[in-house]
Amino acid sequence: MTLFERSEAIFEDENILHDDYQPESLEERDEELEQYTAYLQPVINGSQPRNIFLYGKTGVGKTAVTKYLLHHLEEDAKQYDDLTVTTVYLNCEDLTSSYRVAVELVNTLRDPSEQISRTGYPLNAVYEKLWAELDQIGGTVLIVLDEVDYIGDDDSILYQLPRARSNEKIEHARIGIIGISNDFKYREKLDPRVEDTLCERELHFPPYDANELQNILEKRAALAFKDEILEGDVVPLCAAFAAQDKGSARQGLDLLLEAGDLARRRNDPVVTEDHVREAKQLLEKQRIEESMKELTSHGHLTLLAVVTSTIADSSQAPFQKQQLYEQYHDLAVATNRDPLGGRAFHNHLAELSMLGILDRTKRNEGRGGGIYYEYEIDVPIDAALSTLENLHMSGELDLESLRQNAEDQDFL
DNA sequence: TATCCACTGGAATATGTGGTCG
DNA sequence: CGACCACATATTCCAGTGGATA
Repeated sequence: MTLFERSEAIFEDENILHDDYQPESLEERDEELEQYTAYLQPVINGSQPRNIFLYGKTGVGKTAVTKYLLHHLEEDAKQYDDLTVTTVYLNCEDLTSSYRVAVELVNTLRDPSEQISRTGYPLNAVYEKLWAELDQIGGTVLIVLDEVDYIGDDDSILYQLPRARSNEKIEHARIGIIGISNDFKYREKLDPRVEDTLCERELHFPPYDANELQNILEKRAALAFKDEILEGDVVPLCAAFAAQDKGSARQGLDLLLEAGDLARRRNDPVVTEDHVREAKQLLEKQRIEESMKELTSHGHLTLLAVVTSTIADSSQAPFQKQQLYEQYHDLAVATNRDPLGGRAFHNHLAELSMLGILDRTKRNEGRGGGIYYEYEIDVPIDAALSTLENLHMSGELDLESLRQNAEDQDFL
């Protein structure tokens, strides 16, 4: 019996479809590129850089254009002896406070052997360390804060960084900030003083339309796949899916990659439309499983409460908070956990709804009824169940008989 | 039109964890 | 060790909410 067999060669180089791939040239972003270059011109002239704020939905090229330009900027700066340009890129998606951002900046600038921890220091102590690091680098330092909106209400770092030099915290470095956000409303939430400085220059990235997407995907696909591998409608279909959803190139590329991978696993000689459709479902499922894994154990129990209630009596769905709370309470006791109070439970339900795992409908029954939400599971029960089974609670709870029960009732 | 229900969701406060520093 | 720091999660408290109904 043959265990291993070489699969059909589908990809020329699949890395070209990955998130971190840097293309040689950028498609469909000429205007933005030109404007952006102009904004960065002061850096080459050796004067104080302007702060730049970029906004636009996910996957419209903000990060790609930034990395592309900064790379060139660093290279081109080398021809001038009196100019040193350093760029620092930081994604703030896990950094929910100015403190965290400051710590992370210090750590990216420092040698791996001298990292500092995420808590423990007073805020000012961290800033002091940061100024010291920046001063040591000197020259022009451009700091890219991707997804700045994740920093939240505490924007002191956005206030401190641009002013560090004029406040005489640092002497040798000129700091420029490039903030990237997919939420334009974020700007309005900023402290006015911060808004003034951070948004000195701003650049909007509109979503791609289906044609632009198709062009982008075609360019990449030509490099990533071997010739004659993609059936004619594959790229347009990926482009169409991505365009109707968010106009995100990222999404289209993910789709292409997954479809190709699917064909390879199946040992199919070409990539077809069906692969794309299947890839789309697979990616969506993965997204949801990802977010379910991230939850705390009480989050899982909350989800399980909804699942259990649904299986026990689906004719009752959707459910009201009190009913779910009782179910949750029993599950918590059964697993030797202190059940949370009602308010905290309510928050978990709200979070699950935000993630798209639960569906929430507001109801108002008026006098005698009042205002409340009704919750219903919004992912396949099978998916929820198997994710929960893979988590720590297996063994503590009899999920198997629950699954059996669900099967009997044709839920799966 | 005033009332009333069943929550909702904001805010202040507490608890617990993981850290620094002298 | 004890004082102090940041932060995620919970708890406690409570002022709304808003449409069907008396």
